[in-house]
Amino acid sequence: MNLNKYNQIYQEISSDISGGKYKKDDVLPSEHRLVETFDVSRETVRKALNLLQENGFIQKMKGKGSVVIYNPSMDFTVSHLTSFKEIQQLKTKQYSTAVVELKRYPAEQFPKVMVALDLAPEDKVWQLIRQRKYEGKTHIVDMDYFTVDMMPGLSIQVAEDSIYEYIEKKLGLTIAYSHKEITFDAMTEHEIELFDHNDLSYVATVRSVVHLNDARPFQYNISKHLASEFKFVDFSRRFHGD
Amino acid sequence: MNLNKYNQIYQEISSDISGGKYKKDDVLPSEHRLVETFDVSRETVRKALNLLQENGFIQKMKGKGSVVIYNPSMDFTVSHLTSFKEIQQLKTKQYSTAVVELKRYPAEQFPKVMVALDLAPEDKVWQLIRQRKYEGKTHIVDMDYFTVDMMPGLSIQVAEDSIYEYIEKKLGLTIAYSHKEITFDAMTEHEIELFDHNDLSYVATVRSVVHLNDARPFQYNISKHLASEFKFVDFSRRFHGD
DNA sequence: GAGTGGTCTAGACCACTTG
DNA sequence: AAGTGGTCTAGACCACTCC
Repeated sequence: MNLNKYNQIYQEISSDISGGKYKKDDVLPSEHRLVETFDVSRETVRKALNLLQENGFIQKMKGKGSVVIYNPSMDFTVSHLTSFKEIQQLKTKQYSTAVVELKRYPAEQFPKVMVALDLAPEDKVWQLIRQRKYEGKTHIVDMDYFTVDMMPGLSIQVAEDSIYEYIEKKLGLTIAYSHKEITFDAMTEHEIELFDHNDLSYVATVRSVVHLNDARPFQYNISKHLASEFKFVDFSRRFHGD
Repeated sequence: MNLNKYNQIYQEISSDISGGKYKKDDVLPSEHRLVETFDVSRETVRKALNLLQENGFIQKMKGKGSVVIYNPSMDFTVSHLTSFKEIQQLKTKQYSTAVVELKRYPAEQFPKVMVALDLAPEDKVWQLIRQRKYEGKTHIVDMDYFTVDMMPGLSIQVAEDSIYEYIEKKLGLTIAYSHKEITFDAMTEHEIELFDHNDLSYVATVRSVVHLNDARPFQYNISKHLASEFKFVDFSRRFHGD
């Protein structure tokens, strides 16, 4: 898809790192070298390297070079989806999805959703409830809200497959960013039912509002994870700006 | 500190947004305009705008402009520290810090720490345990491990003030990035003591390994938060790279 | 001093949005 | 057609590291 040069360079180097061609603590070829091998300008190489740095593959050091900090084995420590990266990987895991409910409601029914999705009281929203099961046991219960006007064709079919593929491939919309919040809560009665088991009645709650690349709020998601099975992993860089 | 141009522009615009000069859904002046007002080249303006976008202040739209997506009121939804941003803000909150323990151990005593900090079995590490109290109640228990060689002068004094200031101002080291992992766990006996109360015996555990800008691992931190008081907030962008 | 990454410039061409 | 952001270039000067 992405035909620009710095992205191609990013792809090539990041898969070289994931694939083991460059290992942790290796130093990448210098920017000057990369300019030669890829036959592009230096700023283009630098865009690719900055992407690699932001995404936790390398650390650039003035006067030294770009050192690989990524260890492929870290990939497998992630057990459940909470980030976009993991959402994309959902299909590769053995979760089965069961749709519990898919209904239209007036937005005023859910005040928080109404505010988050920037809707009028009489606007219609989809409420979608799904169980994510692993080896027959429900690990995650997802509660989603979408603006009906933006997703006229939502169906149980689609909800059982990938909603994100439907959004991006069929509707031609582009997901851009999200705000997320994680808390720890006791299960409600309804949740105890949905998790159909009762040895531990606590959940990790991930609430998020997902926006498109035109900044429209698109999805309000409440994802309840069995607390004992939940793990959130994150890579972050410190911002030095003063 | 940071004397480069794009950072100054970033600072100016981000504080204009935080301060309410630009409100949510406002459109920033075009890149062309900003080039004129700041008297810099376009790529420099673009670096500042890209920073604003990465940090959740604006969304850039081809053909339209840069729209403000940041709402200052979101700032106050954060209740506890989990990110670098919040660590920097710790001093502005009314936590008091009590040092429970500060001792040297051979690294082999803590195998996970030894691996994470890349140490030999006989290398020495500091173990530091601190309670963070709010209105007399312990909300957070921090367990930290540092390489003694890198922090020869660590003391209870320093541990009660800001360790990060000591690291960056006194030792001249620069924090660059960290890997973080959040889980929810039942309290251990020791933790029940340290939290000196027992209405809810669950904690949110944030484990992180912090690295310097030369990629050396520096700190292994286990931060236990009273589960009922814990909230982690996050802004993230989806990467579109294929 | 040679090599590395960090910042900045002036200009070009393109794709998208809006009238 | 005019205005917007996205990509890319060729070159410059600087700060840092290592020998």
